[in-house]
Amino acid sequence: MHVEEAEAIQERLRAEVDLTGPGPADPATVAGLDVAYAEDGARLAAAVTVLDARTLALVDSAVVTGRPAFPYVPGLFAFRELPALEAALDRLTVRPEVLICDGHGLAHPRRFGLACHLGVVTGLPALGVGKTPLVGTWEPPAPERGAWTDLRDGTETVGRVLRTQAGVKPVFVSVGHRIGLDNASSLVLRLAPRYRLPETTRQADRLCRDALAGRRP
DNA sequence: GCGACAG
DNA sequence: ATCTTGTCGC
Repeated sequence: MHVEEAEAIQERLRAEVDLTGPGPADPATVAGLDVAYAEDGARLAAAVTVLDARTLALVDSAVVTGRPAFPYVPGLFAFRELPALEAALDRLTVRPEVLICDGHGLAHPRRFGLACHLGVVTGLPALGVGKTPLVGTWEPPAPERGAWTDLRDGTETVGRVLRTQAGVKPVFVSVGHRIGLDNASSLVLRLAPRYRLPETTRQADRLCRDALAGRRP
């Protein structure tokens, strides 16, 4: 796989992204996906955790270890983690209603970030939560929890800069597939009652780190 | 041409 | 992503 092919795949698959309708406003189950890398970068662990959206209780999870499928290239990040994340998703026994991805969706140079890609290949509603920006400009949201501003790239709104905790650096929420920005944002806020990142992401992060360290749950 | 650049 | 030293706070 080369950069040119990867970009061509993105250009082709982005036509499959469904941006119609508000999508799920009150899903019963939500999945968090994350990947951890070994120090030398030769090995990785991908984890998916499924939580009850109301109680945030863990209802299912899966982890797989493997190798990065592509070098890290900004804009082609999905090609690095997608195979392992799909393998982890295949191991779930329950099908989550929304995927919460660690990275961006539409807030991407070609409007096809990891969240869009995962949404298209799984057919599931998906959204992205990035910790740092990839594209776009924004004004800092007010300091209180729940405050937000538009993330814009040129004339388009590609996401939202959302303050999930008062006085803490905001996160970058963008739509991936089959969910609108309003529902995506309110869902992320609900999933982050105490920390900056949604519980889905936090639990997946812990799970893949533990798996990499060779720990047995 | 020079930076910037999800994880 | 991961490493990295100390620091502030519950």
